[in-house]
Amino acid sequence: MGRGKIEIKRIESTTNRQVTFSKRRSGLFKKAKEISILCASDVAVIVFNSTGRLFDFASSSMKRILERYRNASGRGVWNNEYEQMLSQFRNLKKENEELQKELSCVTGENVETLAPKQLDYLEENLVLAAKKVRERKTEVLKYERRKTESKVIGLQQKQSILMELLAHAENHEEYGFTVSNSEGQTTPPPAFRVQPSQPNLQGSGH
Amino acid sequence: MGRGKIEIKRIESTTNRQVTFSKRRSGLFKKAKEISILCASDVAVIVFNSTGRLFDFASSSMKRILERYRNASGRGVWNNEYEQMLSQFRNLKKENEELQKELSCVTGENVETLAPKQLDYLEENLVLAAKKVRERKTEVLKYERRKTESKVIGLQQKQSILMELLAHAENHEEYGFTVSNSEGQTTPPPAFRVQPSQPNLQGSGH
DNA sequence: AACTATTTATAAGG
DNA sequence: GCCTTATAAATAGTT
Repeated sequence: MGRGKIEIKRIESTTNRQVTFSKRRSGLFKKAKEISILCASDVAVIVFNSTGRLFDFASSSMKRILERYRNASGRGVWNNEYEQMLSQFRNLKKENEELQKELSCVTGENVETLAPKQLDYLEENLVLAAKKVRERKTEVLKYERRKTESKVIGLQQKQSILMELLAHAENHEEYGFTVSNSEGQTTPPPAFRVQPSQPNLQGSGH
Repeated sequence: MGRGKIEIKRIESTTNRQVTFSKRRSGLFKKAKEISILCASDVAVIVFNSTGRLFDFASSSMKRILERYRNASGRGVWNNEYEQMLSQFRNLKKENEELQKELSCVTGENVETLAPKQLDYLEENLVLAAKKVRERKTEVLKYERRKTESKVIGLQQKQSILMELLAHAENHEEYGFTVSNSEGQTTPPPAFRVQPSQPNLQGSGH
């Protein structure tokens, strides 16, 4: 329909293609609207032009039409995303409920629903778990102790180095005063006294 | 376009409407196909007639076009079902992972990741739970015992009734034989002997 | 974007 | 549904 007949095949001229697209798109949407009114039907048209731009027409709500389509088309179209996720969703939900139940049993909350054998099994597991936790606690304590010990050793080393330095300094009499402790050793003045920086480390090591 | 001009409004005659629907539907699909070829575009048309029957056309895969539509249309159309479910899905997954972690801690599996205070707390809970389970076990045992006892009582009652009946029958000499037990009581013939139907109940009650 | 010659779609009827 | 045909509508090429 036009000045000349055209073959139905891709229009190579970009401008020509765009012009034809515009004309025919409005024609298509007009026809869609007409059939929806004349025949009391629900119509949706979705078009992507060659540059990927979207154009659409819907005689009512596009959302409703597409949902209706989903229901009517045997769902095959949706398997990839929607349906698959739906089933995964259901599985997760089930799994979740079971986990919560299990957890509540383990906490001793939901214990009324268990059979005698399950109770035996559960008690055994709880005792075992408590044992494991106790072992872990011991391990942690040991580790902490080792850490503290090495700290103490480090501090002691620092202290002796400092004292040596101080003794050296005294020999050169660069300081005007010294303090002798009960063991006859010299110690630096109070401002330099080496002492544990963390009060809670005192008394450790036994 | 036809023998006469028609107004674009709902066609009241059912048959006429159906005929027009058929003609215009094929026209619409033809136009859709033409624009898709001429203009190298992707087109989908979805139509529901007035009785709810679905007709559709897609220049390529309907599935692909609708997914493309979902991406291009700003997702607003999908919020109601798809997007909402997606976020719920993510939440569930997170929740699930946390539950599993929690559960593995409680089983004493994942105990290495816990801080000393958490270990204390966990041990306390485990011991408490074990106690609860033990209490429940006692409860169950008591209940089972009561059940067994009442069964025994019931059986004893039945037995005494049967024996009474038998004694009565003997007095009227309707049976040709009786058996005396060591306590001098009469008992029915073997076929009528009352005995527990469940072997595992024997010896219970202590 | 408007024009218009021509093709195409289709309303009415068989 | 399919065919025919008169006519309305769409649109290709042009300006």
